[in-house]
Amino acid sequence: MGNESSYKDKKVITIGIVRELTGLSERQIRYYEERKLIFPERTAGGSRKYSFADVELLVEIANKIEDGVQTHEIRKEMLKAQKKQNQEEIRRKMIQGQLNAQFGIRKGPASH
Amino acid sequence: MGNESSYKDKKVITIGIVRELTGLSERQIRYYEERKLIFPERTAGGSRKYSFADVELLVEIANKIEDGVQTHEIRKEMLKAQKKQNQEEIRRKMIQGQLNAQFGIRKGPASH
DNA sequence: AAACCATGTAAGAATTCCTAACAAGATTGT
DNA sequence: ACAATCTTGTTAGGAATTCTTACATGGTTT
Repeated sequence: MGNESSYKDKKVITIGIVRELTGLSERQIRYYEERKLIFPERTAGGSRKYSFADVELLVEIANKIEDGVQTHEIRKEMLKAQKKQNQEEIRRKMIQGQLNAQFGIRKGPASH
Repeated sequence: MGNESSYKDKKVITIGIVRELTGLSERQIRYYEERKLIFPERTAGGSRKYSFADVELLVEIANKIEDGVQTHEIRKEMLKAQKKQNQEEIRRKMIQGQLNAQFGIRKGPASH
């Protein structure tokens, strides 16, 4: 539940392909990671792996930087957006909790 | 129209990641290509690039092979399925053509 | 003016990927 | 039964890709 198994978030793209997809240099891509704007996973050997979501985020970052926004600012924006998301998440879960309390605590479909 | 821009079909995954995702050996993955069951793209330097759809197809292929089906047979099945798909495609387009002929040939939304 | 930002570039090592070839057990075809 | 084919592993050597670290530089902030 709440799953999507989506391809979008699976980290499977190496940095060279990301370079092709975004038009950014590998230097830029690694630098944005250094500034904590993006968080690739690693293979056993240490190579970076990105998701399609990462690719899209990188393009957004690059656009902002072109507009003169510093990585520092971009990071603040992202943290703020994240926090808002988390708040919504919490609110939804609390409401769900109330509903469960009112209408039943049964978890499984079977009640022998 | 008819588009999906889907991540699923974009060829962005290198063979090592495909190995991780499928559990197959690189030898197997390349062999199935040799037998014309799968068609990766290539980077400028010659490295293979697969899509998520390819990954899923590889798993299906591997399952059939485990069941004792030969690549030869698998290929025939795939061609047959392909042909059926194409037939459906053609039929749909013919029907669409009839509708257009009956109700109007206008292509663009504007008719000045 | 000093510090910081964003990016390029270079060097050298490690990882990943490539093709080609040989081997071998299992299966298929004659 | 015997030969041919199938599937996979393994090896070898080379090429492509990626890694980190360091230095350089023009632009921007402090």
